[in-house]
Amino acid sequence: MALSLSGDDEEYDSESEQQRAANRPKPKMGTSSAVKLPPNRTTSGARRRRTRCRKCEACLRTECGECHFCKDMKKFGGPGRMKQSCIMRQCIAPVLPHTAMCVVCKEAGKEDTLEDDEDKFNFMLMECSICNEIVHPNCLKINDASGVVNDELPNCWECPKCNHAGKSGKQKRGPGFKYASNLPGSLLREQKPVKEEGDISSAAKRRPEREETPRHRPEDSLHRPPPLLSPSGLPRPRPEDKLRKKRKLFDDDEEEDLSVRKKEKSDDPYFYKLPHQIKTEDEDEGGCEDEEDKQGREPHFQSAVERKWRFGETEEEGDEKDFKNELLNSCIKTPVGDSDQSHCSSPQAGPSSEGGSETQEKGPRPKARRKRRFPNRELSRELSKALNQEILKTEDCLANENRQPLKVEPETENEEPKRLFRNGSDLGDQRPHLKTKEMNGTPWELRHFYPSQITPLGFNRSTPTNRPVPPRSPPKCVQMERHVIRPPPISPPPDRLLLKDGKTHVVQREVWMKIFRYLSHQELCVCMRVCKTWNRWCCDKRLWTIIDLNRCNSITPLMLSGIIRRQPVSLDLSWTNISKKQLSWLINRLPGLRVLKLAGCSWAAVSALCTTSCPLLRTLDVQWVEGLKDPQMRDLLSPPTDNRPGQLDNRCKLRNVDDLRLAGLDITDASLRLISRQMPLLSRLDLSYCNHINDQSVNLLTATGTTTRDSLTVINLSVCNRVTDHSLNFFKRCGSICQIDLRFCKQVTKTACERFIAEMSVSVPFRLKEDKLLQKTS
DNA sequence: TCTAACGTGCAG
DNA sequence: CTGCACGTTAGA
Repeated sequence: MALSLSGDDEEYDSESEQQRAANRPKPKMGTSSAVKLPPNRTTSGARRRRTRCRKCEACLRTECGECHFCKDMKKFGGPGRMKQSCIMRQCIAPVLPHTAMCVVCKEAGKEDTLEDDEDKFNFMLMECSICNEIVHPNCLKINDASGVVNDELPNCWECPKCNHAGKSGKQKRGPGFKYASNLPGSLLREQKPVKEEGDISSAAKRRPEREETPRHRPEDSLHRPPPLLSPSGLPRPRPEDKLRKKRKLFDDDEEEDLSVRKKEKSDDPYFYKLPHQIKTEDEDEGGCEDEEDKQGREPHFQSAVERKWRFGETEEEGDEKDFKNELLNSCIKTPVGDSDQSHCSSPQAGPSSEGGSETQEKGPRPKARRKRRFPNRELSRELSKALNQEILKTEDCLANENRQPLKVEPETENEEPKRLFRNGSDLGDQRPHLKTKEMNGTPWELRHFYPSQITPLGFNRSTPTNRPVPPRSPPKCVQMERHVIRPPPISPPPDRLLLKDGKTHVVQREVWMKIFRYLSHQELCVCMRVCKTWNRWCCDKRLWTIIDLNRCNSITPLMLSGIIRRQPVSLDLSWTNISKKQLSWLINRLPGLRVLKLAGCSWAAVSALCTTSCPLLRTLDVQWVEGLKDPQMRDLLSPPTDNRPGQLDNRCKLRNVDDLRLAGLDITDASLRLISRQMPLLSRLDLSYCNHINDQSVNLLTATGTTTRDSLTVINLSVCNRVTDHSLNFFKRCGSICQIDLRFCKQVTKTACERFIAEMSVSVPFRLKEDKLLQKTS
């Protein structure tokens, strides 16, 4: 109906052509006009460029000076051609410019002047991601249609007109939503719209945008990797294959308790645009779960591991499946929505969008109203069904974390028994390259029995008692899922819970926080479902300083977002199938990360460290990384290769690492030489199971002039069979050495250790803590 | 007027 | 599909 996009585009194009002709005689790239704004851009159809919110964490950051875009900037010595903001500074909630105004009344957003959330919504400017019109919802005349609010982007929706007309947005996340989509390695890259079958006739089968990406087309299944196999060899269901839904990624986060939100007097702009009456995209009913349950699909996996936290994105669910209510009923009273309702488990008012919600009904003009929006209801039913199955399993999984099943899952679904490494066939299925391959001379079959079972080796290593077989990477469609980070609320979390009667709870947030500290991560996830306020409180990064996804078989985009939201200081992704893109995306968004564990990942993934910057990283665990050898170490440790003038920072990207874990790698002196040069702060070094390490290596590390000589305090050379007694002599040169682990070094004798102790006793008293494990006594 | 950088098209 | 280039916009 309304505005023809294509028409506008053509106009813009022609105009820009003219401009280019005038302004740029040599269209080097043939770049057509980058911005397509007609002169009368306040009228409908005009695309409004968005601008920084200036409030989000990213906006408040300073330029890293190290990313791709910083390096391009003139101020960092680059040519300045790319004109992009620093990766670390890419706004997560780009806003409409100040000059934006309503096409109808020509006025700016007026939400600031209003108290009531609903009023706020009605008087805030909303930009349609389809027709680009910016209006006050209140100014719209259409009452019989609903707008679909895009809660991933401030002031963005699919306006009632477009929505009513069944249009689908050409932009998935609405205008202005960049989110580093042009970053190398970004997970957020915009998908080009599918070749427009865009006419209305296709509306029947039209799914919301995100499932329209080509990878979701049926034929894609032909090209997809085979489904993950359960140990029984049966393909496990891949809900993500079926559930390509336009997800509202953080529906939980923001909308879990809309009614509470409504009562909360909040200055959170995201509150305003999510009033109960807004129709949200119900597809997300599955959106989160389908990701989430992937992580939960292998409850048995965890049993093999002492897991601090099963990354149960339960808070991301934002639904009110009956079973979840069961789960929560003990502590809150939650009206139960229909089974595929997607939002709000509100302890007080229940799904605000549900028919019974008083808040919903009171709006005389719910311009934007929750409404089921399944273009294909048949399909959606199927999806819901499948989804529920998966969700049930997720719950089960979450429960299993504490070994306390919440619910018995009568699924006949293939179970996911522990993938014991010794099961060669499984291994073969999962990682053919490991089946026959040996690394570092140690057969994998032996390696995974390594450390703690054979020996109490190593410091702090994640020990694969059974080398878990990291599952195959999720299908590309999962990894590349457009997945955005919901803009974190700009306002600080509320200090107190709002009660039903409008009063506030007596206990302040900080007191709650003290209580939350006693909870496990899983319990926190449960708490996050209680209400909006708890959701925010429980997401406090103080509660999530350590995130452990060790052996989590599938790292999903949702999990990545969850990680970002929590901004952990320590992140363990060991033995996961994280991809390079995911890792790079992640690292770029975790500027405060200090501990990164990638043991057992593939080099393909770990190589993300070569191109990302993690300046605060102190601990890097890359033990048993497949394919990590000398050349790769060189890539990892080398300074950025960009040697253009002005590119001053030629320091190692990992220069601040003081704890480096390289167990089980096929590295030689070449790597050690680099390490001793590039890591001046290196204090703890794990080289156990490195069969190429020998006395000469130790000599290198402790040679005069190297920083490691003085910085090393703990070194692990256990099971390094080429290391001999002679190495002990080299260690005498180390000024700070406190622990030398030579256990299971065949060529190291106890006599030599005792001699070392005797000789050192004059200056530094050592003792044999265990056989060939030397430790400073004081 | 200047700087930052958004959004888009195109080459590879 | 990805990364680059750049016109143009937004804000200071």
